Amino acid sequence: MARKTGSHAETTAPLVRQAATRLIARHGYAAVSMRQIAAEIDMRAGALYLYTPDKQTLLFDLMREHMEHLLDTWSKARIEGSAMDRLEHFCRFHIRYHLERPELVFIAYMELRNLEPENFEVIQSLRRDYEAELMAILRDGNMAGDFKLPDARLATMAIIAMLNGVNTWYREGGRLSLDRIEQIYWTLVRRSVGA
Amino acid sequence: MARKTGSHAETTAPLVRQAATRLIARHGYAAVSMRQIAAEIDMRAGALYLYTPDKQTLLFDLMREHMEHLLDTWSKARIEGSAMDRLEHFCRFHIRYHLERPELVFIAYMELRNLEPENFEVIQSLRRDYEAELMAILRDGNMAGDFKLPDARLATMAIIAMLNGVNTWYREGGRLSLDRIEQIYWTLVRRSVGA
DNA sequence: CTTGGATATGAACGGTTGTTCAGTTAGCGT
DNA sequence: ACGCTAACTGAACAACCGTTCATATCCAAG
Repeated sequence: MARKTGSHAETTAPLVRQAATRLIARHGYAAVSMRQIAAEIDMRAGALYLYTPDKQTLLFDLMREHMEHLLDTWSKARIEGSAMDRLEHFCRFHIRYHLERPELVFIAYMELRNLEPENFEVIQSLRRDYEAELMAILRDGNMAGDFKLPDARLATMAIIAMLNGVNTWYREGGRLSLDRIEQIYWTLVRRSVGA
Repeated sequence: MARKTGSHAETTAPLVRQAATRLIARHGYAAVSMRQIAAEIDMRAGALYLYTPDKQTLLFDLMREHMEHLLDTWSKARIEGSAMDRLEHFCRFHIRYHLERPELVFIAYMELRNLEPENFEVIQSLRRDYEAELMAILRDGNMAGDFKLPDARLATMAIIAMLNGVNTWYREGGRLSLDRIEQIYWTLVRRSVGA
């Protein structure tokens, strides 16, 4: 009786995680059943409850772990230097990181409304933490006179939205290399901050 | 027997449309049942089938009419002039139009994956028509030397994504007026095209 | 006053949902 | 060889799903 003795792993078993990620990204949380997720890894629905207490928690864990990993990775990747250098570094990091895991990125902002209020707040808070990283760079640049932004908060939202947009059109093996895409978007961002 | 004689209205009855729009925007197409939509306007589920042949068509009609109305409105609002003027006009139009109907906008790009392939293609095609309007402006501006864009296609996607982003944070009665928001975003866009 | 079509109901259809749980299987430590 | 336990199944549960249809009501035209 795994359910009684071992309780659930803090992190859902990788196979379940992957199957859920793939299916939810493709069809949406509400449209995917526990039976479908189980079938994806040759199991029956009941077995999933050895790994997650319920469907909602399965979604929430996917999103929370994604956001935490994003913040973690960024905190290790961030650099010191001028606001301009830090902004370029952020833009390139953001594009690369998001293009490497399109399914989780998709889920993390498409399935927000399927989170129960309490879970929603947690994810929103993590998202705000990440946005705060960019906003700090923009404010520093504004104060140093490198940037000429009328509103750092709006510029943060605008830049994030623009960078996130890459995921909507990018397909592997397309006409542009990742480096080239980073470069083009960085050009647009650099100009927009008024540098 | 309305079903036999009158067939369905080309445009779903306004009340049904509104209820469906509100609920689908809030909870998602897959998460909303026909009974819930009916209850929203004090009806029973069966009555909805006097107005739509099925749930999928209800969603599709919402999205199609939204996109067609967007294209219609733009085709009447567009102006002649320099690429710069036309770009500013497009940006302000886009922000205003999208902020005025957040629910339909939300649905039109969150529920794409819930469309059957045939319906999906129709909506995608309308979306491309709209994007082509912006792309034409950018290409004209590039050729006239007003803009200095490395890639008009990417710039189109980037600018659209940035403008769409307004809908994710804007709340009525917020700290910024619509005019001010238009102005700030226009500043960002104007700079990003290298003008 | 009758009639006919538009509008809506309520019950029913087969199927699917998330979740539980008693019972089976497989593999490892002793 | 034995027993323990983690892993999994298959059946069952009540609830809900989209959709159909015979039936009822209402109102305007003849």
